[in-house]
Amino acid sequence: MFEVLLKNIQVKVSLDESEQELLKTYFIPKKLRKKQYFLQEGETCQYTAFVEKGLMRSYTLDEKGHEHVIQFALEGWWIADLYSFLTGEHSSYTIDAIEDSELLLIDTTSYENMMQAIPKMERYFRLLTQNSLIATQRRLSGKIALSAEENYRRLVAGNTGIMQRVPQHMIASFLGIAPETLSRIRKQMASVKRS
Amino acid sequence: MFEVLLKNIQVKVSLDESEQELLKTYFIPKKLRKKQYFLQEGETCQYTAFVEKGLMRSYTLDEKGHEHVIQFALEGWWIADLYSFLTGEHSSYTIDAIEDSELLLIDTTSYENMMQAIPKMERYFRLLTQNSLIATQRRLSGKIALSAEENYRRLVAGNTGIMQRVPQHMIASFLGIAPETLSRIRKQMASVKRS
DNA sequence: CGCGGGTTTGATGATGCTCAAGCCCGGTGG
DNA sequence: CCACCGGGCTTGAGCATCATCAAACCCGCG
Repeated sequence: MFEVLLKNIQVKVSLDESEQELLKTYFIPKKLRKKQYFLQEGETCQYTAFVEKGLMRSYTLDEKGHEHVIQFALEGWWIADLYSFLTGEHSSYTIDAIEDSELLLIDTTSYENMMQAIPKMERYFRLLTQNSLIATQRRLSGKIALSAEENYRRLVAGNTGIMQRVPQHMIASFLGIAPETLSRIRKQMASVKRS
Repeated sequence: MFEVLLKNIQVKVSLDESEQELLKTYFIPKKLRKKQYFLQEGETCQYTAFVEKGLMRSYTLDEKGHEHVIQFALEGWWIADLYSFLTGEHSSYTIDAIEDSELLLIDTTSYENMMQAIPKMERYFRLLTQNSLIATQRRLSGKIALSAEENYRRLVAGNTGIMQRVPQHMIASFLGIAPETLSRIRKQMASVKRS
């Protein structure tokens, strides 16, 4: 159950046997079936989730009821509404499972206690958050400076795992474009490649 | 010289007198005149900068030579190309001063040494990066889900400091819209308010 | 006083959205 | 086993938003 998490942590900091055992005590395992909610808009995000297996997503709903995917998380990724998790405010995001998934949950107090007990985890989360920030900034700058097609190319180039497992309309939503537009971009790219 | 930095740190973690003194030794003070570069595209980002005074920005140039502002940083904010700073790769961002500014610089090795010597700083940077991530995600989801006008309203509501001190075309660039578009949005908003 | 950067205004065009219909395919029930 | 249903992808036509280009304007500063 903890293999992926422990391996993921070892890449950034090294925990000894006893620290690993201690670490496990802070988490609650949880399984979700495809389409099940992990967090619904308006609730408070009580847990941060590590994905041991499966595929999750977070998204917002706009006033027209359209979904806008903020993040995908497959094995080895964390997912939560950080803002709601840290402040206790209501969340404006929804998180659900795209595939049957196995999660490891940690709540706010366990989160803090864990840092206290295993200071190396402070470092782990700093590095993790740093990487997340870099990726998010890159995505933002792409969204600001590049065309829909270029953003799609960038996504294909970098995230083959997600591309294979996520339905196309969610990819479109993630890119911030209409599903029809993505369909046309793909058609266009295929015809260019052929010639 | 260190007042703003120390105060900023105290909000998140508390350092005693000796830690504060030690902390100062890792930084290099630097003054920049308006329009001076801190980092140019293609260089490696050797330092992360804390803004003690003044106003900085980072931006990318697209193939047409248009600037796209990624971030503003006024007193109490950090600025750098994190990716380049951490990996040593060439930067694709440019950073310069919008106003005369006073910075505190720290390089990669000092950064690591500082964490080693003052573990609380690990926590400080984790919290800092977390907040940055939350803000960036919010901006991204706005850019994906909202109209240009709504994004502008959100910016006005949240960042009065920046609005006062940054020329309008840079605000437009930050929002990812053309300066003409922002001008029209403002005109439109003003006329609605009046009626 | 005139120059120049920044902002505004107008006309035009591109990119991507919306709405509507058709298609493809996998799953389900008769 | 097949027919039907439904979701997701595609295609088309018209439209909205925002970008581009060009010109005028405004105002602070040398």
